[in-house]
Amino acid sequence: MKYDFQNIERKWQKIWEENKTFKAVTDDRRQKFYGLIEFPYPSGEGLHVGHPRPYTAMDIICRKRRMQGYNVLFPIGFDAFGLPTENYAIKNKVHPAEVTKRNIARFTQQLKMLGFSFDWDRVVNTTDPSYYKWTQWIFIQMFKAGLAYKTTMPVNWCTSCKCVLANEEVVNGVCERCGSEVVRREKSQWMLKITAYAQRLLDDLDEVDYIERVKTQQRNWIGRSTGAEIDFDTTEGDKLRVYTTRPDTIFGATYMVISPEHKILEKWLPKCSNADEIAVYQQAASRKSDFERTEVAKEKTGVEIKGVRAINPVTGNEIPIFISDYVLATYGTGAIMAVPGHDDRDWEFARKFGLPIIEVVKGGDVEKAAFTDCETGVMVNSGFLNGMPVEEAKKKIVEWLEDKGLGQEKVNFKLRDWVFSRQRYWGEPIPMVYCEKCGWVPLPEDQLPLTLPEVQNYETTDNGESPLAAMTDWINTTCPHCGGSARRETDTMPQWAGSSWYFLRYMDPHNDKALASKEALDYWSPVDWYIGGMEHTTLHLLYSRFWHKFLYDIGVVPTKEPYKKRTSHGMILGEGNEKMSKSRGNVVNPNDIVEQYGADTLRLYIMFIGDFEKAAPWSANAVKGCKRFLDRIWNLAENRLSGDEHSQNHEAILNRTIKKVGEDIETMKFNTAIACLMELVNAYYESAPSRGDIKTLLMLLSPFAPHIAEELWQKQGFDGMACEVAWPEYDESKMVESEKEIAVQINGKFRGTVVVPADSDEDTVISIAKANEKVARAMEGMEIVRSIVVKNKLVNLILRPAK
RNA sequence: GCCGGUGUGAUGGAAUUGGUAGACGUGCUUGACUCAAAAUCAAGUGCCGCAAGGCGUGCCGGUUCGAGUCCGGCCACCGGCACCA
Repeated sequence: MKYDFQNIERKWQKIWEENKTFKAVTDDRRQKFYGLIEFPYPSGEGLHVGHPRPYTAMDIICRKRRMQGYNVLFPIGFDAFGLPTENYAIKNKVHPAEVTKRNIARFTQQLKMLGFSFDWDRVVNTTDPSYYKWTQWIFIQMFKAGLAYKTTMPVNWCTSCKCVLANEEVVNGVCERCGSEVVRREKSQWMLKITAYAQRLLDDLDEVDYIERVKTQQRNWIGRSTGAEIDFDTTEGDKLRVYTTRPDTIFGATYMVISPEHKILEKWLPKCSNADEIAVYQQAASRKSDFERTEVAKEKTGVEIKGVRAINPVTGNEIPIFISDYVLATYGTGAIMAVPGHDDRDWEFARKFGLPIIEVVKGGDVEKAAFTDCETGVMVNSGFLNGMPVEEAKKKIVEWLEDKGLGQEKVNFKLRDWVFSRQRYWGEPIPMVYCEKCGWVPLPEDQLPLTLPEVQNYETTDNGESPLAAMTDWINTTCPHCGGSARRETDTMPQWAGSSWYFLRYMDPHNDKALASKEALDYWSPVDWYIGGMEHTTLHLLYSRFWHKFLYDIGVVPTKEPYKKRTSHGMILGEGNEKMSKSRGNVVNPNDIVEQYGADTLRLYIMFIGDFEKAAPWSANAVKGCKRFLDRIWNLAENRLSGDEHSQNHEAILNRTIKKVGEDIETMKFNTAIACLMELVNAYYESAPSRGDIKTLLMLLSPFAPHIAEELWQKQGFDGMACEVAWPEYDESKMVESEKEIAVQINGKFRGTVVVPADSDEDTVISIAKANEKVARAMEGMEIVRSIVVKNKLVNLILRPAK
């Protein structure tokens, strides 16, 4: 019989579905394993071949875990709110909910076609009101805890999406999603105080098993630095507070710089002789986008504030104050003490404006460049700090400042609060109402979910209001607090809201009393292994850790961290090593591959394609190789078996394969696991395998290519299903052949191989090696000075001319 | 500039952590089967050389009986962050 993959795959998918083979049930008596993949955004394009890469990997891990006796939770869902759906809906005049429904149906069909062992009874959909009820509930808890607040601030505004973006969503000055220009706009926004968790988000990275790249990127993004806040007196009597990481260099502070947005300017401006010049500079700065302002190559600009001077607290000298856009309003205090001798930017600015440069740390040449090294320098020109190394001087000066009440140690983070409002329709409504008397009031919990109203027009208005703002009968409501008239918030939540907690909902997806029951949370938490993309490191991964920590603080979840282990996968590129895209015309549709070669071939190929963590280009030819491999297994099982019990001649390779495949799955070396199975099959072609030999192969194959494994398992009449039998064990003592081919080196150079009995001792090996023709020739007129033998590996003979 | 990563055949990629470099797959060459092609099966395939042999893991140097692997110094490419004081 031929390998009819289409019918076989359909048949087993139906059996698994009807029997609910992969249903997860909370069961305290069994060891659990929770494997998670990032749930897809159900786009109109359908599944891309990139999607199944992490899914197949986790499917393999989960299938193996089940065979090892674990109670496995491997869920799937849809992250369905978001702009592409909304834009499609606007363009085609369909309701976004309708578009979402269609896209989810298509994704579901495609995912089922690939034979993933998801528990389909636990599907979550972020746009389902019974789901986002809890997203809204979490938001309200955050509001009550003071972590959600509304404020007017300059935000990143995408000119094309007509929507506010979080800092994390702006990449190289353009919108992460659409690539359009991002400008600054003043807007009133809901914010989430992720900065309150900065230290814990940093510290707890030590407790989790994430690949190092992810940890490093998160640490950089959080950007902790230690320094001091110092108050400088001014001639106006106002104190000017600065933040610096180099308080030790304070004797070298020869001027100060404040950001163009600094509040104190309002007060000082009338007294300045060059007020007009300052105002012009402020205006120019405010017009610039963040990207222009932070361009490194750009020359420094600035204006001196004529009329006010500061006093250096250690030297007593009066020093000038400038405004310049190289100082950011949003970091530290928005003001700095400038030490041109020991900071590159200050040095550059000082050179341009002819300001004095004083050396206070010895070790470089401050006439040529700023000397910024903290390791080797020694303090000079610094009064009581002279002679100290930098680190000691830092401590000393902070103590001194604290004593005098002029400053104190201070920790700062680059992380900013999360801009949480979006001026869009297709998102979770923010469940807040504004009352003139009571201010912002959350909806009572019994009024959740606050569902999206039906609107005629989803387009954002040009003044930056959400489409919901036009819905007067929805907006006007009563204050839950005083009963007076009030207005609803019209902005919606960002896409990252629903994905910040979805893994919790999987634990108990149909609960209508809580986001999940305590029992389910206690049993399944935390996620044991999470596979996802590097692009989510500073977005989803950081955001969801933040929400989880908050939920932990209010007693909802039992663990501090949501994910025990996090690994990443590389992208699948087009044949030309370029990113797959519609415009390049190099997109591979998984449906075509499944139709032509079958899901098992696709799964196998995607895992065989290369290092799982690295990008890899698609190769239509190499796919065939995987199909050939399955054909060969089919042929083996159908036509070439001999005998029933495990055969002696395959014992060693079989034991080695069991060990290697098992270990490679754990370390995500799926490519070498498959290579190893191929070697086993090649060996079975050299000498026919028995039914027992093929049985073990099918067990090992089952996680990778589950349909064919199941079919052949059944055809051979083995009990039960291949995906439910116990994972095979190996015997270390049976892994070596009775004879080994070992390498012979002369003076470290490879000269050939000889066959020796396994585990031969040094003398035996050498005497066999000597008998080798090439060795004998090389040894003419020579004597052995020394020999090195590595058991079962090689022998190296060191020769020199015999006397 | 800072942080992280990567350099191996025609090609995707292996190499038990210092022990036969190139597993496995693709491609290519040859043969069998076929009227022919595809498919399949078998053999071969790092480079130079008829051979003996020599040379080969980005480059230069070092340690070692032995280096893709360790050490020192470069080069190239990729990713992240970037006027964060």
